[in-house]
Amino acid sequence: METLNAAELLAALGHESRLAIFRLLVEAGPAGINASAIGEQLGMAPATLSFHLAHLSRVGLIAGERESRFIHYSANFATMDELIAFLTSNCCQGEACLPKTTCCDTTEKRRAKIRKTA
Amino acid sequence: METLNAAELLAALGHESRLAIFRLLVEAGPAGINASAIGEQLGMAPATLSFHLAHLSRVGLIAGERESRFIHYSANFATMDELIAFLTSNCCQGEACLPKTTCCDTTEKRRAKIRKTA
DNA sequence: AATGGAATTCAATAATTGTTGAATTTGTGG
DNA sequence: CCACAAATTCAACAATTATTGAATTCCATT
Repeated sequence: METLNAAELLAALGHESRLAIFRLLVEAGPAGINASAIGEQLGMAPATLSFHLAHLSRVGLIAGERESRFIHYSANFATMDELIAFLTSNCCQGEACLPKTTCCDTTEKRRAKIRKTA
Repeated sequence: METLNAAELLAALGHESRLAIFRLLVEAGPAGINASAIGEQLGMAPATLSFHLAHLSRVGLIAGERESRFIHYSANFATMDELIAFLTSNCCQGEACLPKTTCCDTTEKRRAKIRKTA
């Protein structure tokens, strides 16, 4: 992932309403929930909600699928995974990191392990 | 960490220049590097750089320490750790997560392990 | 104390982003 | 086909954020 792309994802999550929406969807899991349910839980006006959902969709953090009159939104876990991999890459090499910080076992690193095993 | 606080951190990182600064400091490690060196590497005007450094400092993602005429900036790994813990919390419970996504072993989770052991 | 370099602060402006009422699209059931 | 409900789009406005030249502060050296 490049810096520009990562910045877009972070900026999308860097707004209280959008982060709340995203966290709701992360906890809801792949099944997702529909837009009006999100609006009710977070007390957001429909137009405002649509604006933020569109933003999160555009950058690929969530996806919406029509189901009759409703649209179910769900989090894109793979994208978040890549984002965390980007943030933590090279953060633990040598003595650089504080002992408190442990590296994440992200997709990227798991693939490296698999390559070693194979 | 609360949603509001996390959103502040994410918004701070959600700008191409600030993310580039932060990544530079993450890779530089606790020793840090001084402001003018950052400016040179990223080709940023001094005033613009100061603006972004102040922003990152204000939210606690980096810290600056004066050393003679220079100010050495370094990343705050603990803050980033907490941020990742927030983003990934409850992301892997039950069948909710896609198999591709592995949870991070952040400070919070490590403490939980230690509590179990003790 | 005077010079010069590192870094910040200030101030004015430019650009982007967020909010929301109203209108519109899309789909369901009467 | 009509009425209604879910969701989006539009348009106008409000609010925030970013950029940068100029002035300022802080410190070391002479």
